[in-house]
Order: sequence, then structure tokens, then C-alpha cells
Amino acid sequence: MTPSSAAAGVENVLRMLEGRWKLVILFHLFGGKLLRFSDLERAIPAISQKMLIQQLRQMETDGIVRRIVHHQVPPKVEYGLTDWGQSMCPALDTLLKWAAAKPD
Amino acid sequence: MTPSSAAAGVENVLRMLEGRWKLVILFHLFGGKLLRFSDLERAIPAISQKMLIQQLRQMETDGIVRRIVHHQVPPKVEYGLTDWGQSMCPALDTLLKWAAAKPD
DNA sequence: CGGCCACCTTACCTTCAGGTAAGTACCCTA
DNA sequence: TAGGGTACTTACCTGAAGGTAAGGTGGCCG
Repeated sequence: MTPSSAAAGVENVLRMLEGRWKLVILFHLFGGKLLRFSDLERAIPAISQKMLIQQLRQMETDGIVRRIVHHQVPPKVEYGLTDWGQSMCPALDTLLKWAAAKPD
Repeated sequence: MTPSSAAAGVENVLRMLEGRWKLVILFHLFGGKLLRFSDLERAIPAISQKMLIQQLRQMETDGIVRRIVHHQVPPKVEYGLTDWGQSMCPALDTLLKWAAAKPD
């Protein structure tokens, strides 16, 4: 495994997490919570609708988020994490622990 | 710990890793290796001098990289990881393992 | 019939990370 | 004194991420 290929692997992971709002959304959905579009808007007031849907769609195609449409009137769409998305939690914990171990 | 504060913690970590070249540099320095400026240029041909020095400086102020100046002619400057920088390795491994566990 | 709710979509603009290219400082060798 | 190696520095430019604001659909309710 060359330095470049290893870096590429990690970069693929980072690409899923970077984006101004992905992590905020992620942490709102951790724990198996299901939230509606408007719930997320309320939970993250600073985000625009465009950004919210954009980041959700990207996380959906990355397989982190799943989208559950209830065919009702008025429309109801719920967002939650996939099993794989949930399983990211320990990995993020490891990062936080490393950051907490910083000297100085 | 609110979703936003947890996200902020992870974002701080990501800010240290994001940047087009940080990870590539990082993986070149893993294992206690010491490389000179020109070594890194040769190891990463696609990077410009400006970007190389910029990313090195940022990682230095983040406490990940250390800079060792040898007062010689011609000049000699070596770059290596701090202990804390080295200790990031397992955390990145966790991320890679998570990515490898992706279904589909 | 008109307005409202929920969930998007579109057009347009701004900002900044990163790229290119050239210049600087130092001293040694030929 | 001219050239070269090493380690940067500076000025300028570009593309894409993200922001703002407005429009669109579909049905129910008063």
C-alpha cells in the first residue's frame, strides 16, 4: 500500500463527511432517529433549503442516509441513517479521542 | 453533548485533514520518516512549492508535523511527524475499516 | 376559488482554496 | 563573476462550494 493509495482511501471517506452541514445532519440522526425535512430545517436554522436537500441527497447516494417517503397529504418524508451510517459512530469517536489527546 | 457540539468537534479534526495534499504528505511521513522539502517535492510531483509549504505550515501549527532546520550550506530542512501526529494512524485505520465495511 | 403547508427546484452571485509562474536569499564551486 | 542547488515567497487567476431569493407542485380546508 503506497502513501498515495492510502491517502486516496481516507480522502474518499473525508469526501463523504466534508461539506458545511453533513456532520451536523449526521449527529442529528445518530441513534436511529427519524426526522422530517421540516424537522431538520427547524433543528438547523442556519441551513438553507437548498443546502439541506443537497447534503441529504449526497449522503443518500453515499449510502449513509436513507429516505422514507410516506404517500400522504400533506407530504411526509422522513430521513434516517442506514445501518452502515450508524456504524460510522465509533469511527468518529476514535477521531474525537485522538483530538482530545492533543498535548499543549 | 448536543448534535452541534459533537459535529463541531469532528469538524475541527477534519479541518486538520482536509486540504488537497495534507493526507498525501501525512502518509509519506508515517512511520517516523524524516523527509526534506525537496524529497517531498519529488515524492509528490503534482504538488506546487506554494502548496507544499502552505500545507506543511498548517500541519505544523496544528501540531501534527515538526520542522527540523539544520544550519548548513546548502540549507537543509527536514519534516517529520510529532508523536501526536503519529498517533493519528490508528484513528485513520478505523475510518478505512468502516469504509471497507460498506455494503452493495 | 384562494391561500397555505410541505417539499423541493432553479437562477444567480460571492467567496476562497488551490493552481501557475516568476522572483528572492544564501553561499558554494568553477 | 556566472551559474546552480535548496528552500521558500509573492502576485495573480480560476473553478467550484456554498449562500440568497424566488418559483413550483399537489391537494385540502375555509
